[in-house]
Amino acid sequence: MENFDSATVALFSGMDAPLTYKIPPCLFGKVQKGSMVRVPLRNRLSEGVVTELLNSENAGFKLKDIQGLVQPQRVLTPDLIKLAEWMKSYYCASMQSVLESMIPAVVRSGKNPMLAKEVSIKKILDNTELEKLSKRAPAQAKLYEILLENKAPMLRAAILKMAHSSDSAIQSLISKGIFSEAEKTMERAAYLDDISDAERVPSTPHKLNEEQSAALNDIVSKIESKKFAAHLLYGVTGSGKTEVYMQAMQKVLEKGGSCIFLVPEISLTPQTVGRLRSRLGGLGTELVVWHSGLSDGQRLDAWRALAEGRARVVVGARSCVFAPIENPDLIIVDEEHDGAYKQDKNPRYNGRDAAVMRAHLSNSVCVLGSATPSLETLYNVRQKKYSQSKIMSRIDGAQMPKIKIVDMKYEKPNTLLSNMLINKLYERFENGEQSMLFLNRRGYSKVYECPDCGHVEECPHCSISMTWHRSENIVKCHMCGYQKPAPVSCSQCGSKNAKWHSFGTQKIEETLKAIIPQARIGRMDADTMRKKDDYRRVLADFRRGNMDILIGTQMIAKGLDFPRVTLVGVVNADISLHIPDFRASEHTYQLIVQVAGRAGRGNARGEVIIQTRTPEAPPIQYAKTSDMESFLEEELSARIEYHYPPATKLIRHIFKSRSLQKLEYYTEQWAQAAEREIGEICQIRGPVPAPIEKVEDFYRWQIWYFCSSITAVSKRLNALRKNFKFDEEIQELLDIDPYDLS
DNA sequence: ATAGCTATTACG
DNA sequence: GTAATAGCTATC
Repeated sequence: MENFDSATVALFSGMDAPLTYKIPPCLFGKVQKGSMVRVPLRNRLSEGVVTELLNSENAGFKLKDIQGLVQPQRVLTPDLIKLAEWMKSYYCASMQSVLESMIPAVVRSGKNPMLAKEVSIKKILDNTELEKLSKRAPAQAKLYEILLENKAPMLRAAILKMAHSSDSAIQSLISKGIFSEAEKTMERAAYLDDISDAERVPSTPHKLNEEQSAALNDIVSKIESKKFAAHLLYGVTGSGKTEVYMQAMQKVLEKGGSCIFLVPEISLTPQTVGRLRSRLGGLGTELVVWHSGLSDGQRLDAWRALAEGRARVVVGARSCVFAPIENPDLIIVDEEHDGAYKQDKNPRYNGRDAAVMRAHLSNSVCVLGSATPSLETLYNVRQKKYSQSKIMSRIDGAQMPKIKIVDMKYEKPNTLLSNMLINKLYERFENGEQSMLFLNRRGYSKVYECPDCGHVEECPHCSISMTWHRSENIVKCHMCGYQKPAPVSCSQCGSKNAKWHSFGTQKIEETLKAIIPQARIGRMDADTMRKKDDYRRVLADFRRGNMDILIGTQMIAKGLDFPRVTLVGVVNADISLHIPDFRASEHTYQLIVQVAGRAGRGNARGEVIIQTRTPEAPPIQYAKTSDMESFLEEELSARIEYHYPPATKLIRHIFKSRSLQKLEYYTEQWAQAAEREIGEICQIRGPVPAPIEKVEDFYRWQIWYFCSSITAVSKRLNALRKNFKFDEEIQELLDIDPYDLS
């Protein structure tokens, strides 16, 4: 191997261009591509990542020396360095923000694994020596006896606590040569945490059915060809996609390879982890769990386990695409359609797309799995960029649930639960079967609407309606968290006729309790789920059958497996249908299919009741006949016709300011400049106020760029952005492939 | 002429 | 990102 004497370093200091440093002789061979180093910058020190090694004879000026390594092992693998560069340019993000999201803060801080002092007996004392010691230093004698009795080395802190003695007593025992002391690294990794029985899904390899084996073969042959492939695993709910993932991973791990398994949310992890853990045992690797709930220590240990190759599988949320795995053979993105993969702060990357790109950069295979694939992914399949396997039948021949639509226009005004839904719920309760009710709205009621003047209570800081939380009798803004006591009358006209217009999970719970008082009802939404383990507890309870009916928001619609549920109700399908978002139909279809997928996973055929006031809407009509592929075809054609993603790419430019006048003026100025400069290569729409115009006292306006290629437009946009002088009270940011349009 | 300010540039 | 500095205005 050639000896390089200098390195290109991407700095953590907001600079977009990397700088070159000399490698001092003492660091020869230790500094590699991907190492994190400390370097002098002006008169300060800064951190950075080595992106290139080179020889400096052609530098032309004197280089400064790298001062040292932050971590002994490298922090980014070669494919991650390339991925960082792609993210920076594709998402118009600073290198700093990209590196910060790729490398965990504990790793950057240069902390070592937790070390604890451990003492053991070095010299055995005979009786006379011990007697002498207990006379002259009774505290020391006591320590000696405790450690002798323990028969094993003890942590310094532990023995001190037991003996209630001072640290100096130990110190003198060490200096007398009676005790010896060693440093021991502590294990804190999350893979050691225990998971409750209800979540440990018994899991032995199943025999695959024909469709599953075909899918597995497709995937395995792609992996064996050692070339990049992106593959959609399109399997209806209950089709056993997880089994296919697990067997594919097993194959990879048996051959010494490594896998990344992405899931959209933590709440999903325990079940998946339990299943994976019981299946991947004996393959000579640890399973690392990676999510935002890890403590610093756990995160560092998990990271090291991956970086050192002790662990070759990682399961986790979005950011585990950046797992420091040498050569990932397989990257799985479960529920690829899920919006949780999009990060809503800089860098605004989509974990799914980053996964595909990482697979591309490392010549490996990325499998995207879903029962409700996104139109982006389906379009890529149609364009032959991605390949596809389909599983259209449920495992064990279970039938797809029957879907019934209830037109709420024909129910009494303000009815929450239709007669049909109530009857079905009662029927299930009497038969000892479980039901789930789904509503994607939290709180008791949504808006306080006055029938006399039409006024709706809004947040003074954000232009969205306030939500009433009945238990505390407050109204709360779900954008910024502002809250105040609930009003007693309309704040506009003083009318006392104002009514809580819509409703939430809490109100359904009350209504149900009045109708079926004997039923055991559970509620799961963002309000009741305060602590980290609340999800696990409620879901485990429900799975054990300690509950008859579970009411919840989106989070109960996600990939969870409850065999005893035979009825699912969608209380108000219109909510997702009527938000101002070009994906509203797609979201509604995903919602219905995912929710319906919870029904009838056991032997009995499931039933789904969808309540709506617009039964003619396409996602609902197609849901009725379970003909989702036709829905997707129609929706894709419509998107193409109206020039919306996926065929057309979308960039959202958000402008924020406390001053509405400045905002209107500068966004208009910008729009004119943009029209002149890049009007040829994209269609510019706006400026318009964002759907939620004010958040935390900042007004927000936006401009849309519709284009055929992100890279061409974003490059020009960024150049223009650098030269354009905004008022200092204006903040602006680009969101590439935006998902949340509020 | 020059202190004090802001905008610009460079950081290896 | 921040520190040095080039450029500029107000002031003696």
